[in-house]
Amino acid sequence: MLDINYIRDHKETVEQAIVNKGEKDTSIVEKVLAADEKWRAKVHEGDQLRSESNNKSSKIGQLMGQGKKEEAQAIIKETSAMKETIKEIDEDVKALRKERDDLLLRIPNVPHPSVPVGATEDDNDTFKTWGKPDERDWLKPHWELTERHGWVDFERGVKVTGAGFPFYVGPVAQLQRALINYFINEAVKNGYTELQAPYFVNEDSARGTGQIPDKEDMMYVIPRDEFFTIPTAEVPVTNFHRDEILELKEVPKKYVCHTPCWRREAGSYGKDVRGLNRLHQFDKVELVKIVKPEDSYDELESLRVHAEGLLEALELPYRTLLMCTGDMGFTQSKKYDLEVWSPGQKRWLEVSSCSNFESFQARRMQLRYRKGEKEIEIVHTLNGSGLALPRVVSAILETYQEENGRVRVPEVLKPFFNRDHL
RNA sequence: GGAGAGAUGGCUGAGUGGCUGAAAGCGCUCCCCUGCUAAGGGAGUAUACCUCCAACGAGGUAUCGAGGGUUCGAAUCCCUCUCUCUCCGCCA
Repeated sequence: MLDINYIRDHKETVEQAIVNKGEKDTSIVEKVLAADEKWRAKVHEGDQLRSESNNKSSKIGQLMGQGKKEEAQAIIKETSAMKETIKEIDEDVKALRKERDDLLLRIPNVPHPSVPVGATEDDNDTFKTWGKPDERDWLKPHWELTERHGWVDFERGVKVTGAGFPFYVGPVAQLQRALINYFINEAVKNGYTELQAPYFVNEDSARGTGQIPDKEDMMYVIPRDEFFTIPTAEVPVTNFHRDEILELKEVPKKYVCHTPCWRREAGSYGKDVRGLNRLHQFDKVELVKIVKPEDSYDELESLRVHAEGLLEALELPYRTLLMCTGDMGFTQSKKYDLEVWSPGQKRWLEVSSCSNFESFQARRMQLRYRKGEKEIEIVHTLNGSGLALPRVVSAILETYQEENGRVRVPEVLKPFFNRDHL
């Protein structure tokens, strides 16, 4: 969420941000400011009354100590009368606070000035392309290869769980494991701390990173125990430091974490979900950074470069998109998507998304750092995939296939295989 | 799952109704002293919100696991919940 004081001082900026992110109605800004005004007035009223009451109560204590019972009784009468009013005001304060916060949570993050203004994916900037898309026309899509070799078992996945929950078999299971290892090793080399995280989170965590209230339909829910299955490691890892004040020397924090990710993906169909393109469960290696505000845009660039480096090491052509305001989501200030070329499908597949949330997530989860002796400041948070597994597997299978149907092992993964072909 | 104990500031740990936002110790910061080291002396050291102020700052309110209750007044009494620890059971 945004800082209410920021909204007060930058009303037009926030309204413009709402429009740029694709919402027509900006009246929520007026509403939240009005609600805040009402809440503050009520808080003040309550504080003043309580102050008066506290003074009187301590006087009662003194008088009792001196044995002046009658005088004390007189004041008790006064404070008794105040009790009811204070209670009513407290209830009003609570209601007004909730009203304000509910509105506040529905205001999206403000895009960074460098972000192109636009409505749809057509307005994204192609920030960078690397390598040449492989146009050999005999290249098969990955699902033909996996079917021929029995490397991914979709049917048994359906039997055991349902659509979108495949089994990976033999060499492709090994390939995936090798990639996970490789990605984590590279991140650790780059100064990230390896983390293994819970796969379920509670409601506070889901709110902390912004899945609630904006995207709760993407998550699977375990109602009996009030858990959500994680849609990405971003959720547990960013919440790792929720409600903490980090020391200056502890910042930046950089974490790498591999987890399965579960997404309901309601409404997907057709070629989007063919093969490994879109699944309900997939593995991902996630990178999370907690940084000082003044460093967050440099950190975003280094995050992007790191993720791009993984694709380059695998020699997979890709492009990097700078997402426009309308295509980047509620919580981000700036976001890059990395798309790998799928030569068997002749299309780009998103394998990473690197975002700066500025203080939007950190404020929700009260994640701060001690800037100076007295000064405490909200941190900025970032995350990026490094990388999402199934689509990288697809791209590797398709890119490294030979005419006889065999698939070569990428050079950087050879240490994990001790052989040339899957 | 059964039985018991507990939850207080960065940490340890006092505190059973008013003068306790909280003793004491440790840690940390600044200052003083000592030729160095060791030791010693003094001051400071939670967070959120509100009001006033151009600002420095001043004042107020809340917070002793969470929520509710009793009371003029709650860290302290009562209720509910959560979590932690110990023992037993079960278990990769």
